Amino acid sequence: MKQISRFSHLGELSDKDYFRIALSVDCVIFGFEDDELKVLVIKCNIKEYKGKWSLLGDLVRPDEDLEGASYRILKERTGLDDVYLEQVQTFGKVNRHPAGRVITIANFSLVNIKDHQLKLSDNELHWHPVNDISEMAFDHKEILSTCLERLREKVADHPVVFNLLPKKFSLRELQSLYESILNIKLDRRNFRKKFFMMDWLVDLDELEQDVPHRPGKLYKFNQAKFGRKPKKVS
Amino acid sequence: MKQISRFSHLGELSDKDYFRIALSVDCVIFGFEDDELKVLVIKCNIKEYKGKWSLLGDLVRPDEDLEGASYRILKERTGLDDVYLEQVQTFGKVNRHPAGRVITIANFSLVNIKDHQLKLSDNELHWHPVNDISEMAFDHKEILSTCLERLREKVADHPVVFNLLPKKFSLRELQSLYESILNIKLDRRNFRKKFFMMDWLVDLDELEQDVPHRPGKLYKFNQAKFGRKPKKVS
DNA sequence: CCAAAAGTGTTTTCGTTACACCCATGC
DNA sequence: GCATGGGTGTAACGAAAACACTTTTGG
Repeated sequence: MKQISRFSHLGELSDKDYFRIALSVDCVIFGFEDDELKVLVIKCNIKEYKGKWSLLGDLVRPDEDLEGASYRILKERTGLDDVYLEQVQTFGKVNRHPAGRVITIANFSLVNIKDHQLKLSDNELHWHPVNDISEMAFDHKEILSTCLERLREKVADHPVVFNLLPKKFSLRELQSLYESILNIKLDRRNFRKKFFMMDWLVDLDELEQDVPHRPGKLYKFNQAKFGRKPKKVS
Repeated sequence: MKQISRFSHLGELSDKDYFRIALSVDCVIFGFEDDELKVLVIKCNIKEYKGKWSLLGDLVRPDEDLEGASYRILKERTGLDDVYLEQVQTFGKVNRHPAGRVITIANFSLVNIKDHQLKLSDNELHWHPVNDISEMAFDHKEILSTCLERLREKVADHPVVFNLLPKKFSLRELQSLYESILNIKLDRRNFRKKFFMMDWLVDLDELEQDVPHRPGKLYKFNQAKFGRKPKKVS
């Protein structure tokens, strides 16, 4: 690697020293199941945090960009390809990783848990309810909180929650999802009114099956009204 | 540095490879002068971007955290210490820096230009109007746009603009500042009403001096109503 | 028939917008 | 006295919130 000449006025440290920082990405992968918002975590196997839950992450390779690294992790862990991903914040406290200086770029992503029956049993991968996760390894609890906060802001005016749902869903499911994310109760009539007004939904003229009560209508996301969702880069 | 054992399952690349990424911070330093929003830039001296404007940035040292690195740059370049700073986004395209793999964490900060008569003439440091900056080095134009967009979102409901103004200011100056940031015209009566309702201002019972028209009242930011502003970490 | 959730409108409230005239100062 | 911006209030509008009853299905 060539010298970084933009920074060469800094004589006190050699280039070699500047490269002693490692870079990782961590993905807060949200899912929705049993009327709860969940996050995909894995049992940590480094001795300082043995047995604690950890987010899914990996070091960034020198030849891949930050999005690419995140999509690679998502693919490796969930088998999913076409996933909503958003960069949130970079965490870089000097001692956040016991093994050395590692700076991590936190992302959140949204997946439909049902699309992904995969790779769960082998490692200690686990969908954990977001509101009920006590301790985590590293600074991952803080990263999770930050990403959850960002998700809450995002859903307020962007149609991203559909990434957490199956193609067809009822208004009850949709409302329950919002309630889980925002951790508040919503008024059913106002909720429905608002969604119909925003024109985010397409009525499929189908009804729910196998519910122990009056079945509700099924809808899909009005994708046509928006651009295509963010795509995997390469 | 010890081995990063959390990632040791990755056998394909040696640890040495992973440390071939350098990390920098870049600061989009906003100021307000002559009814314009400005950004502090410096003439780039690397050959690929010779003479283009560049943001102020530097490599992160192995023993300083991300905030610390940003505050160091702000101190070195403006002499200012107690500055508003906010992390915005991390940019990491593989080829964003011609000299090698450099990932940069972009921040914006807000300073009062008048507090800072310093260090301007020596290097090619320069306050440039934000709306009138054509080409920049690296991906700095994109970084600037992203930070400006974030600033616009931020000012909509957080009292941060006061960092761009002197201690005492008139409502005209405040409104002109919002108009510069948002790039729109605002209604004077509604603007005043809103600020008084929000209780963000303290009436100083003083008047402007040396204005060629009826002097306006001076106000200061109602700091007491909010916590202290973000402080330098160390 | 009972339980559970679906479906449906109206009223009130509150914040936002639009808008015009007189006043104080410097020149 | 004229130019410049300071200072002020009200009406219209639109978005969000509060609120209850009837309908449909499964069991």
